[in-house]
Amino acid sequence: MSSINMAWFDEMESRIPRGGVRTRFAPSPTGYMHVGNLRTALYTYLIARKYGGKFILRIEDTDQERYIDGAIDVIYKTMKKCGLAHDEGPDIGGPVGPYTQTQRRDFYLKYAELLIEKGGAYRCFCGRDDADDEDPSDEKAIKKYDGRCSRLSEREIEEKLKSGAPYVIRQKIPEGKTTFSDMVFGEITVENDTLDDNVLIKSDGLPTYNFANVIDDHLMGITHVVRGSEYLSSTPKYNLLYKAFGWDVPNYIHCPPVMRDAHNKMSKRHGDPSYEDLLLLGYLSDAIVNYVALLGWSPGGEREIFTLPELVDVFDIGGISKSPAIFDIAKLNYFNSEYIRAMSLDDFHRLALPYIKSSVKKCTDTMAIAEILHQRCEKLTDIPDKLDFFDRLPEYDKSLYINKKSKTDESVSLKMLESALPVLEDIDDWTHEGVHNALFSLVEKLEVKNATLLWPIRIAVSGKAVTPGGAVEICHILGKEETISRIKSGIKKLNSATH
RNA sequence: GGCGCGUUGGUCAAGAGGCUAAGACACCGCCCUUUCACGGCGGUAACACGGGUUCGAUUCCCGUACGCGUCACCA
Repeated sequence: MSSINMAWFDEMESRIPRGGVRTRFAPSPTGYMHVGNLRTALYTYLIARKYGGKFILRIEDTDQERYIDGAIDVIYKTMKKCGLAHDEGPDIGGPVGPYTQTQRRDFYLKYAELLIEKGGAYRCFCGRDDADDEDPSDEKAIKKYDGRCSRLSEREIEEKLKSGAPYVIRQKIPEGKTTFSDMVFGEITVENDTLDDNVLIKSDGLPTYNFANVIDDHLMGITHVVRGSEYLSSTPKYNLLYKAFGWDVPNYIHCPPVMRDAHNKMSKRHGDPSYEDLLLLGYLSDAIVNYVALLGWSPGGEREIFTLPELVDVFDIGGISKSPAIFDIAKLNYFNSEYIRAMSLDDFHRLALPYIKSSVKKCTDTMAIAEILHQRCEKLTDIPDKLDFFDRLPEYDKSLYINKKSKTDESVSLKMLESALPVLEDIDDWTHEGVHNALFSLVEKLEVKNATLLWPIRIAVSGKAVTPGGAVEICHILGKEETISRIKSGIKKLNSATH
């Protein structure tokens, strides 16, 4: 029975890198990146970089049911776009490959058998879920496996095996209590009798997630296990596994969840945006990463804006919070506008161009448009609506001409437009400066507030109360002909409306 | 139900026995301004509750409440 080939295990062990931090991000290929996942990946990356260690990408694709075509590509693309470059992974290899779980399936059974030898596991021949109470309505039922197969004699096992009875391999939970230490939650102790003899190897010979994880983390030399706090409860079982093998236990860093509201995690099901969705919604990757870093972690000071390298610098495991954080899109908006404003005009122009073009076809000076947009844009997808008046003057109500602060009403506005018309017609040099000078000298001549003249002009040329840029910018971009035509129609509108 | 974890303003959060309990977002007001935005100034708003320990608790301990997680041959 002891057909265990120790040489093979020695070989596996000898591949494990020693000394130095190694972290891993181990997503399942589901086709998109949750915000919570992204944050876990980010923290995992930051810890590796912070301590000059290695950041490893491992694909946990053992669930064939949920396999989605192209999902692995999404992971690569997302990581790359976020700047979370891995040092080892399925695509680039490394010393402890393969890095895809389906390609490691042989390892797990061997280690499970080793564990049986070591007394940390046993074969269980009980059928699948032959629990007494299969009534699901009995919500509070505690169905704990009673561990009867762990008491089988050598001979009984022999016989069952010979008869070809199907079996699973279960973890043998010893008596006593288990204490483990988490870098976020501190020391946690549980009584072992609250732990179940979990299945390690399923009857089909494939490992359960819990087992595969421990084996892989060990064989890959992972020193810091970063994962969601939903694993806190099962960590004692992992610890017992490490102990049964005689392996060093890694450092644990359990992260609280990212919530959509006080009660629910962010989820695709509830329509919450994934990382990809946020991109589509017009958010910048850097802004998303920065914001997400601050959900459940605080650098302690007052600063909030950090680039990725800066995050590496200031990141501190002690700053990770124990309680969940609610994702607040309004705050993301703020980060996004900060990032947009911090960009150079050229960069912004390049980024905004498709959005500008989707709404403005007639004006060609996209740079001038980008310029008025630049400092007042929360997200890229807001752009088309802000610019829709350029191609076509919208229907508008003449009441827009009334503005207290500018001291305008309909009749004042009419006067302003009538005086502006010949001045505008007279401009040969239709540049921003040319329009500006002409209009401001008219202001002086009329002895009115700037706004008294400029408000009605802006309304006439845009038809909107709120526009990016002021009257001068809009007139300039619109061009002479279009500007004059819109002023004329404004005059007409006001004339027909006199009471 | 057992076990585990959590609880500072609407949200993110600092704080770590003695503070007028930071800061940011959002909101409101004022200023600036050619609208909005930006910027500047100011404002509303919080330690879940009850017991201890202590000269003194947001901070330490114990309960209670509420919430979350977990108890799969899913990851």
